[in-house]
Amino acid sequence: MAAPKQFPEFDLDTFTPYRLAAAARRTSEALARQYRHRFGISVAEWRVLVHLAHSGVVSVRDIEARVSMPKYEVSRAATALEAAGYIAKATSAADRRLVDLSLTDTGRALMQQILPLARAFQAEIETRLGSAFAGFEAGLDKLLAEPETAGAEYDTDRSKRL
Amino acid sequence: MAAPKQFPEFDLDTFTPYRLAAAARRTSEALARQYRHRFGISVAEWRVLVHLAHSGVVSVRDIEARVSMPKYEVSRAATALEAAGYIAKATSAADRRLVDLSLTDTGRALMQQILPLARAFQAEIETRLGSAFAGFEAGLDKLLAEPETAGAEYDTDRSKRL
DNA sequence: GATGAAATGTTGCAATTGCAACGATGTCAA
DNA sequence: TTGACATCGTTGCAATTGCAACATTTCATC
Repeated sequence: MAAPKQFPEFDLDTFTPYRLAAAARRTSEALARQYRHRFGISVAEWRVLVHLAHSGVVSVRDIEARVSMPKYEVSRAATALEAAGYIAKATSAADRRLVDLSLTDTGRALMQQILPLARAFQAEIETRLGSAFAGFEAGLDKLLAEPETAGAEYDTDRSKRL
Repeated sequence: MAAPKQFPEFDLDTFTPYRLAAAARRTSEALARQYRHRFGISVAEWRVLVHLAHSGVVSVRDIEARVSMPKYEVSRAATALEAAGYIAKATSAADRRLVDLSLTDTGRALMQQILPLARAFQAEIETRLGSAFAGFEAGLDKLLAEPETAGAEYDTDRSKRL
Protein backbone atom coordinates (compact mmCIF):
# COMPACT_ATOMS: atom_id res chain seq x y z
CA MET A 1 0.00 0.00 0.00
CA ALA A 2 1.20 3.50 -0.79
CA ALA A 3 -0.01 5.29 2.32
CA PRO A 4 1.71 3.87 5.41
CA LYS A 5 -0.61 1.93 7.63
CA GLN A 6 -1.85 3.76 10.71
CA PHE A 7 -3.65 2.63 13.81
CA PRO A 8 -6.43 5.19 14.02
CA GLU A 9 -8.58 2.82 15.99
CA PHE A 10 -6.50 3.40 19.07
CA ASP A 11 -7.26 6.74 20.65
CA LEU A 12 -5.68 8.10 23.80
CA ASP A 13 -8.93 9.89 24.57
CA THR A 14 -10.70 6.65 25.25
CA PHE A 15 -7.81 5.06 27.08
CA THR A 16 -8.65 5.01 30.76
CA PRO A 17 -5.09 5.13 32.12
CA TYR A 18 -4.42 8.27 30.13
CA ARG A 19 -7.68 9.90 31.12
CA LEU A 20 -7.03 9.03 34.72
CA ALA A 21 -3.53 10.48 34.62
CA ALA A 22 -4.77 13.66 33.01
CA ALA A 23 -7.58 14.09 35.53
CA ALA A 24 -5.22 13.50 38.42
CA ARG A 25 -2.68 15.94 37.07
CA ARG A 26 -5.27 18.65 36.61
CA THR A 27 -6.76 18.15 40.01
CA SER A 28 -3.45 17.98 41.83
CA GLU A 29 -2.19 21.06 40.08
CA ALA A 30 -5.25 23.08 40.85
CA LEU A 31 -4.93 22.19 44.51
CA ALA A 32 -1.17 22.55 44.67
CA ARG A 33 -1.42 25.97 43.13
CA GLN A 34 -3.35 27.15 46.14
CA TYR A 35 -0.96 26.22 48.88
CA ARG A 36 2.18 26.62 46.82
CA HIS A 37 1.09 30.11 45.98
CA ARG A 38 -0.07 31.09 49.43
CA PHE A 39 2.27 29.20 51.72
CA GLY A 40 5.24 28.13 49.60
CA ILE A 41 4.61 24.48 50.36
CA SER A 42 5.27 21.58 48.00
CA VAL A 43 2.99 18.60 47.47
CA ALA A 44 5.26 16.34 49.46
CA GLU A 45 5.41 18.82 52.31
CA TRP A 46 1.66 19.25 52.24
CA ARG A 47 1.15 15.52 52.58
CA VAL A 48 3.51 15.26 55.48
CA LEU A 49 1.75 18.13 57.22
CA VAL A 50 -1.67 16.64 56.67
CA HIS A 51 -0.60 13.32 57.98
CA LEU A 52 0.94 14.90 61.04
CA ALA A 53 -2.20 16.92 61.62
CA HIS A 54 -4.24 13.78 61.44
CA SER A 55 -2.08 11.41 63.41
CA GLY A 56 0.03 13.43 65.81
CA VAL A 57 3.60 12.28 66.40
CA VAL A 58 4.81 9.87 63.77
CA SER A 59 8.07 8.61 62.32
CA VAL A 60 9.35 8.92 58.79
CA ARG A 61 8.56 5.31 58.01
CA ASP A 62 4.99 5.74 59.25
CA ILE A 63 4.47 8.43 56.70
CA GLU A 64 6.26 6.45 54.06
CA ALA A 65 3.86 3.58 54.59
CA ARG A 66 0.72 5.59 55.13
CA VAL A 67 1.06 8.22 52.45
CA SER A 68 3.11 5.99 50.16
CA MET A 69 5.92 8.41 49.59
CA PRO A 70 9.46 7.07 49.28
CA LYS A 71 11.32 7.65 52.49
CA TYR A 72 13.89 10.00 51.02
CA GLU A 73 11.10 12.25 49.93
CA VAL A 74 9.60 12.24 53.40
CA SER A 75 13.02 12.91 54.83
CA ARG A 76 13.63 15.88 52.60
CA ALA A 77 10.16 17.28 53.11
CA ALA A 78 10.64 16.97 56.86
CA THR A 79 13.97 18.77 56.70
CA ALA A 80 12.39 21.62 54.77
CA LEU A 81 9.39 21.82 57.09
CA GLU A 82 11.64 21.89 60.10
CA ALA A 83 13.69 24.69 58.59
CA ALA A 84 10.46 26.59 57.99
CA GLY A 85 9.48 26.07 61.61
CA TYR A 86 6.35 24.04 60.95
CA ILE A 87 7.47 20.77 62.45
CA ALA A 88 9.96 19.46 64.99
CA LYS A 89 12.20 16.45 64.58
CA ALA A 90 13.42 14.41 67.53
CA THR A 91 15.01 11.04 68.01
CA SER A 92 12.45 8.63 69.37
CA ALA A 93 13.05 7.57 72.96
CA ALA A 94 11.63 4.11 72.42
CA ASP A 95 13.68 3.27 69.35
CA ARG A 96 16.53 5.59 68.62
CA ARG A 97 16.57 4.71 64.95
CA LEU A 98 13.24 6.45 64.56
CA VAL A 99 12.66 10.15 64.17
CA ASP A 100 9.56 11.60 65.78
CA LEU A 101 7.95 14.24 63.65
CA SER A 102 5.42 16.60 65.18
CA LEU A 103 3.73 19.87 64.39
CA THR A 104 4.97 22.98 66.13
CA ASP A 105 2.54 25.65 67.24
CA THR A 106 3.35 27.50 64.05
CA GLY A 107 2.64 24.35 62.11
CA ARG A 108 -0.71 23.92 63.79
CA ALA A 109 -1.58 27.49 63.02
CA LEU A 110 -0.70 26.82 59.41
CA MET A 111 -2.97 23.82 59.32
CA GLN A 112 -5.81 25.91 60.68
CA GLN A 113 -5.50 27.86 57.48
CA ILE A 114 -4.79 25.04 55.08
CA LEU A 115 -7.36 22.48 56.10
CA PRO A 116 -10.41 24.64 55.41
CA LEU A 117 -8.97 25.22 51.98
CA ALA A 118 -8.68 21.50 51.41
CA ARG A 119 -12.22 20.94 52.59
CA ALA A 120 -13.48 23.60 50.25
CA PHE A 121 -11.64 21.96 47.42
CA GLN A 122 -13.20 18.61 48.22
CA ALA A 123 -16.60 20.21 48.35
CA GLU A 124 -16.03 21.79 44.99
CA ILE A 125 -15.16 18.47 43.44
CA GLU A 126 -18.27 16.88 44.86
CA THR A 127 -20.36 19.70 43.51
CA ARG A 128 -18.72 19.48 40.16
CA LEU A 129 -19.19 15.74 39.82
CA GLY A 130 -22.69 15.93 41.17
CA SER A 131 -24.54 12.69 40.61
CA ALA A 132 -21.40 11.09 39.21
CA PHE A 133 -19.49 11.50 42.44
CA ALA A 134 -20.60 8.29 44.12
CA GLY A 135 -19.85 6.18 41.07
CA PHE A 136 -16.52 7.84 40.65
CA GLU A 137 -15.52 7.10 44.21
CA ALA A 138 -16.65 3.53 43.81
CA GLY A 139 -14.27 3.21 40.87
CA LEU A 140 -11.43 4.71 42.87
CA ASP A 141 -12.13 2.21 45.64
CA LYS A 142 -11.66 -0.64 43.25
CA LEU A 143 -8.50 0.77 41.74
CA LEU A 144 -7.05 1.33 45.18
CA ALA A 145 -8.04 -2.06 46.55
CA GLU A 146 -5.11 -4.24 47.48
CA PRO A 147 -3.97 -6.41 44.60
CA GLU A 148 -1.60 -4.22 42.62
CA THR A 149 -2.91 -3.62 39.11
CA ALA A 150 -1.39 -6.24 36.81
CA GLY A 151 2.22 -6.52 35.78
CA ALA A 152 3.60 -6.27 39.29
CA GLU A 153 5.93 -9.14 38.56
CA TYR A 154 8.36 -6.74 36.93
CA ASP A 155 10.72 -4.47 38.84
CA THR A 156 11.13 -4.71 42.53
CA ASP A 157 10.40 -1.39 44.14
CA ARG A 158 6.81 -0.54 44.75
CA SER A 159 7.03 2.77 46.57
CA LYS A 160 7.05 5.45 43.96
CA ARG A 161 6.47 9.12 43.43
CA LEU A 162 3.51 11.41 43.72
CA MET B 1 -4.87 21.77 77.16
CA ALA B 2 -1.97 19.46 77.76
CA ALA B 3 -2.17 17.31 74.67
CA PRO B 4 -1.61 19.46 71.59
CA LYS B 5 -4.68 19.84 69.46
CA GLN B 6 -4.86 17.60 66.43
CA PHE B 7 -7.09 17.58 63.40
CA PRO B 8 -8.07 13.93 63.24
CA GLU B 9 -11.22 14.75 61.38
CA PHE B 10 -9.26 15.34 58.22
CA ASP B 11 -8.15 12.10 56.64
CA LEU B 12 -6.20 11.76 53.42
CA ASP B 13 -8.00 8.50 52.73
CA THR B 14 -11.26 10.28 52.15
CA PHE B 15 -9.73 13.15 50.23
CA THR B 16 -10.59 12.72 46.58
CA PRO B 17 -7.57 14.51 45.10
CA TYR B 18 -5.27 12.22 47.04
CA ARG B 19 -7.17 9.09 46.12
CA LEU B 20 -7.22 10.15 42.52
CA ALA B 21 -3.48 10.79 42.50
CA ALA B 22 -2.78 7.44 44.10
CA ALA B 23 -4.99 5.56 41.68
CA ALA B 24 -3.42 7.30 38.72
CA ARG B 25 0.06 6.60 39.96
CA ARG B 26 -0.65 2.94 40.47
CA THR B 27 -2.29 2.53 37.13
CA SER B 28 0.36 4.43 35.22
CA GLU B 29 3.12 2.52 36.88
CA ALA B 30 1.60 -0.83 36.21
CA LEU B 31 1.28 0.04 32.55
CA ALA B 32 4.64 1.76 32.24
CA ARG B 33 6.29 -1.24 33.79
CA GLN B 34 5.21 -3.31 30.83
CA TYR B 35 6.64 -1.25 28.04
CA ARG B 36 9.56 0.09 29.97
CA HIS B 37 10.54 -3.43 30.82
CA ARG B 38 9.97 -4.90 27.39
CA PHE B 39 10.85 -2.09 25.06
CA GLY B 40 12.85 0.41 27.06
CA ILE B 41 10.35 3.16 26.37
CA SER B 42 9.43 5.98 28.73
CA VAL B 43 5.93 7.29 29.37
CA ALA B 44 6.58 10.41 27.32
CA GLU B 45 7.93 8.35 24.44
CA TRP B 46 5.00 5.98 24.63
CA ARG B 47 2.56 8.85 24.35
CA VAL B 48 4.31 10.32 21.37
CA LEU B 49 4.32 6.94 19.67
CA VAL B 50 0.65 6.35 20.33
CA HIS B 51 -0.27 9.73 19.03
CA LEU B 52 1.77 9.20 15.90
CA ALA B 53 0.18 5.81 15.41
CA HIS B 54 -3.20 7.36 15.71
CA SER B 55 -2.73 10.49 13.68
CA GLY B 56 0.05 9.88 11.19
CA VAL B 57 2.43 12.76 10.48
CA VAL B 58 2.25 15.47 13.09
CA SER B 59 4.36 18.29 14.47
CA VAL B 60 5.73 18.77 17.95
CA ARG B 61 3.14 21.38 18.80
CA ASP B 62 0.32 19.09 17.67
CA ILE B 63 1.44 16.57 20.21
CA GLU B 64 1.98 19.24 22.81
CA ALA B 65 -1.62 20.37 22.39
CA ARG B 66 -3.20 17.00 21.94
CA VAL B 67 -1.41 14.96 24.57
CA SER B 68 -0.80 17.97 26.82
CA MET B 69 2.89 17.42 27.25
CA PRO B 70 5.18 20.46 27.45
CA LYS B 71 6.96 20.94 24.18
CA TYR B 72 10.42 20.35 25.53
CA GLU B 73 9.30 16.96 26.69
CA VAL B 74 7.92 16.16 23.27
CA SER B 75 11.11 17.41 21.71
CA ARG B 76 13.28 15.23 23.88
CA ALA B 77 11.10 12.19 23.48
CA ALA B 78 11.20 12.67 19.73
CA THR B 79 14.96 12.93 19.75
CA ALA B 80 15.23 9.71 21.71
CA LEU B 81 12.72 7.92 19.50
CA GLU B 82 14.57 9.03 16.41
CA ALA B 83 17.83 7.77 17.82
CA ALA B 84 16.15 4.45 18.53
CA GLY B 85 14.94 4.31 14.94
CA TYR B 86 11.24 4.36 15.73
CA ILE B 87 10.37 7.73 14.22
CA ALA B 88 11.70 10.14 11.61
CA LYS B 89 11.97 13.89 11.98
CA ALA B 90 11.83 16.24 9.00
CA THR B 91 11.32 19.93 8.50
CA SER B 92 7.82 20.55 7.26
CA ALA B 93 7.63 21.75 3.67
CA ALA B 94 4.59 23.90 4.31
CA ASP B 95 5.94 25.72 7.36
CA ARG B 96 9.62 25.35 7.93
CA ARG B 97 9.33 26.10 11.61
CA LEU B 98 7.46 22.85 12.08
CA VAL B 99 8.99 19.43 12.45
CA ASP B 100 7.09 16.55 10.91
CA LEU B 101 7.25 13.47 13.07
CA SER B 102 6.32 10.12 11.59
CA LEU B 103 6.67 6.46 12.42
CA THR B 104 9.33 4.48 10.61
CA ASP B 105 8.66 0.91 9.56
CA THR B 106 10.45 -0.17 12.70
CA GLY B 107 8.21 2.12 14.70
CA ARG B 108 5.10 0.66 13.13
CA ALA B 109 6.32 -2.82 13.89
CA LEU B 110 6.82 -1.73 17.48
CA MET B 111 3.30 -0.41 17.67
CA GLN B 112 1.98 -3.71 16.39
CA GLN B 113 3.39 -5.16 19.57
CA ILE B 114 2.55 -2.38 21.95
CA LEU B 115 -1.03 -1.60 21.05
CA PRO B 116 -2.43 -5.04 21.82
CA LEU B 117 -0.78 -4.75 25.19
CA ALA B 118 -2.51 -1.43 25.78
CA ARG B 119 -5.84 -2.87 24.73
CA ALA B 120 -5.41 -5.77 27.08
CA PHE B 121 -4.64 -3.36 29.88
CA GLN B 122 -7.76 -1.37 29.14
CA ALA B 123 -9.79 -4.56 29.13
CA GLU B 124 -8.34 -5.55 32.46
CA ILE B 125 -9.34 -2.25 34.00
CA GLU B 126 -12.86 -2.59 32.70
CA THR B 127 -13.08 -6.07 34.10
CA ARG B 128 -11.70 -4.97 37.38
CA LEU B 129 -14.08 -2.07 37.78
CA GLY B 130 -17.01 -4.11 36.57
CA SER B 131 -20.26 -2.34 37.18
CA ALA B 132 -18.43 0.70 38.50
CA PHE B 133 -16.70 1.33 35.19
CA ALA B 134 -19.39 3.44 33.57
CA GLY B 135 -19.79 5.65 36.61
CA PHE B 136 -16.07 6.05 36.92
CA GLU B 137 -15.73 7.16 33.32
CA ALA B 138 -18.57 9.59 33.81
CA GLY B 139 -16.63 11.14 36.66
CA LEU B 140 -13.49 11.38 34.56
CA ASP B 141 -15.51 13.09 31.85
CA LYS B 142 -16.56 15.78 34.24
CA LEU B 143 -13.10 16.28 35.63
CA LEU B 144 -11.68 16.55 32.14
CA ALA B 145 -14.36 18.88 30.84
CA GLU B 146 -13.07 22.28 29.87
CA PRO B 147 -13.16 24.73 32.75
CA GLU B 148 -9.93 24.16 34.64
CA THR B 149 -10.62 22.99 38.17
CA ALA B 150 -10.67 26.03 40.45
CA GLY B 151 -7.77 28.23 41.34
CA ALA B 152 -6.58 28.68 37.79
CA GLU B 153 -6.17 32.37 38.42
CA TYR B 154 -2.75 31.72 39.96
CA ASP B 155 0.38 31.05 37.96
CA THR B 156 0.51 31.48 34.27
CA ASP B 157 1.58 28.28 32.62
CA ARG B 158 -1.05 25.66 32.11
CA SER B 159 0.84 22.92 30.27
CA LYS B 160 2.37 20.72 32.89
CA ARG B 161 3.88 17.32 33.47
CA LEU B 162 2.58 13.82 33.19
C1' DG C 1 8.54 44.51 0.90
C1' DA C 2 10.39 46.02 5.25
C1' DT C 3 10.04 45.73 10.15
C1' DG C 4 8.33 44.36 14.43
C1' DA C 5 5.75 40.74 16.63
C1' DA C 6 4.45 35.94 17.12
C1' DA C 7 5.11 30.99 16.64
C1' DT C 8 8.02 26.78 16.68
C1' DG C 9 11.33 23.71 18.36
C1' DT C 10 15.81 23.14 20.78
C1' DT C 11 19.00 23.55 24.46
C1' DG C 12 21.95 25.47 28.48
C1' DC C 13 21.58 25.52 33.03
C1' DA C 14 19.67 25.01 37.54
C1' DA C 15 16.49 22.55 40.42
C1' DT C 16 14.42 18.35 41.51
C1' DT C 17 14.24 13.55 41.83
C1' DG C 18 15.70 8.80 42.53
C1' DC C 19 18.97 5.23 43.37
C1' DA C 20 22.03 3.18 46.13
C1' DA C 21 25.18 3.19 49.75
C1' DC C 22 26.00 4.52 54.26
C1' DG C 23 26.09 5.19 59.53
C1' DA C 24 23.54 4.25 63.40
C1' DT C 25 20.62 1.44 65.94
C1' DG C 26 18.10 -2.60 67.08
C1' DT C 27 17.04 -7.82 66.97
C1' DC C 28 17.96 -12.49 67.36
C1' DA C 29 20.22 -16.66 67.85
C1' DA C 30 24.33 -19.18 68.85
C1' DT D 1 28.32 -11.57 74.87
C1' DT D 2 28.93 -11.30 70.37
C1' DG D 3 28.39 -11.37 65.72
C1' DA D 4 25.39 -11.54 61.72
C1' DC D 5 21.57 -9.46 59.97
C1' DA D 6 17.57 -6.28 59.57
C1' DT D 7 15.61 -1.60 60.00
C1' DC D 8 15.62 3.43 59.87
C1' DG D 9 16.73 7.77 58.12
C1' DT D 10 20.06 10.61 55.54
C1' DT D 11 22.83 11.91 51.73
C1' DG D 12 26.26 11.80 47.63
C1' DC D 13 25.83 11.56 43.10
C1' DA D 14 23.83 10.91 38.65
C1' DA D 15 19.73 11.24 35.88
C1' DT D 16 15.66 13.66 34.91
C1' DT D 17 12.92 17.59 34.64
C1' DG D 18 11.59 22.36 33.94
C1' DC D 19 12.44 27.16 33.07
C1' DA D 20 13.82 30.47 30.22
C1' DA D 21 16.46 32.15 26.55
C1' DC D 22 17.51 31.39 21.93
C1' DA D 23 17.72 30.83 16.55
C1' DT D 24 14.79 30.28 12.94
C1' DT D 25 10.80 31.04 10.36
C1' DT D 26 6.35 33.08 9.53
C1' DC D 27 2.75 36.56 9.99
C1' DA D 28 0.75 41.18 10.25
C1' DT D 29 0.81 45.87 9.42
C1' DC D 30 2.29 49.61 7.29
